[in-house]
Amino acid sequence: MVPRGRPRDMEVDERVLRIAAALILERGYTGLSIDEVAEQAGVAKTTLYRRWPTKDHLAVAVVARLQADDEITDTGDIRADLVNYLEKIAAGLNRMRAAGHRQGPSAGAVGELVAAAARHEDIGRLTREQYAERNALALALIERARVRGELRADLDAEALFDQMAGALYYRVMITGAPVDRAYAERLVSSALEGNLTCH
Amino acid sequence: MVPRGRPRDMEVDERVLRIAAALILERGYTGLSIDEVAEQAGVAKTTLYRRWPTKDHLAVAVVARLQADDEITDTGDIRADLVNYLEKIAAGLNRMRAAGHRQGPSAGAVGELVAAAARHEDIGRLTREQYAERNALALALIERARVRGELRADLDAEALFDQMAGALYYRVMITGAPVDRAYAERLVSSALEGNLTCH
DNA sequence: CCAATTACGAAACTGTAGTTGCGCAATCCC
DNA sequence: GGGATTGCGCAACTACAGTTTCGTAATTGG
Repeated sequence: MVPRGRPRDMEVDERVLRIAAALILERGYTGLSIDEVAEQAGVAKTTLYRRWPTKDHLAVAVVARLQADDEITDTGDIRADLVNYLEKIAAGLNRMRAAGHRQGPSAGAVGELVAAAARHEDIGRLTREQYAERNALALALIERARVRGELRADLDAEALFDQMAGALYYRVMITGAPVDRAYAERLVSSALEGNLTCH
Repeated sequence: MVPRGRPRDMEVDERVLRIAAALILERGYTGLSIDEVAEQAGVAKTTLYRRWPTKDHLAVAVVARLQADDEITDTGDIRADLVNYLEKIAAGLNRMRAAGHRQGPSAGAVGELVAAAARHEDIGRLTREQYAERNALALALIERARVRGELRADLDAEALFDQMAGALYYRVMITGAPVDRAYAERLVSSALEGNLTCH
């Protein structure tokens, strides 16, 4: 399936994303102007809209680059593996949090991403798929720990991971509290050890 | 301190919020037009902007009405109290999720709220304060259960509540999975009972 | 009654997202 | 080479958020 017609200038994609990233980091989502990106990149607006149908799509493409690669490790110590994984997620969140706002603790680009997913069905579907993939990796990690007897046989893996990942997002987007390795350790401890009194 | 000058027409606030709510529920945030709200409400745009400085502020005011009152109960059974509280939060989230989007599972108005908090420092401060209040209530509930011996003496109350509330928001905003009473029960079970194998 | 103060409506204005039409350029298939 | 297809630049256009100006209305305090 060879593409027909004039091929796209791939250098444009790279240049535009770089310029848009600089603008978002400097002025936030609201300060990102399509006209200005086009001008600085030396291309027409139509060229931008051929690649990203809305400003949201462009912003999502930019912000997606800030997210961590989320490589998961399985050392056989579920506690350490979970802390490491959560820390990676937290690092991506902190990078996104820095973008989209100049001052103060805020959701920054994370919030814009969620809003974009809510506004555009295709972005929503895409992000849900990406998170489903990540979820599957984490659930598999938990399942392996369960099988080898490190975790309870009757655990609820989905609830367990939702709790830990959710707490990170909740703090970044809602309460504005910091997320770092120390907090990841607190989360894993609380989730694994439980909170009922010992009998 | 008697207010000077011509008093505001309070009926305008009510009428505008009602009309804006109808538009948001019908067409979503993007489909909400200040011009149209002003026209339908029979007021000038300047009258709207005197009350809500941006479209985001108006939308937040509308959506805030959808949130639950979050009354907390303390029956002495921490498990039941937490499930009830999480269910109330989930109900508010589901109401907000329905708004802001016509079809498909999506964050809806929740995402717009987070984005608005990220874009406007005053909205962000306000929502963080509201959530801090709610957090304080939940932490007090947990603390009372700890003191009466229902929960571990060395628990991390902040992590515990972040986990449960965060999981709800994570599902609504990120994965699009449903949140209901059954899920609230799974969350509380997982968080309270822990996930390590019993020794 | 009068001055200060605040609310309201109307209209024009700016900036930006997104669209459309057109002419030209680059590529593939025959 | 020639036609079909796709990318690109240019310019004009629409729609909407948000602002500004100005004239008028309603209220308080003196």
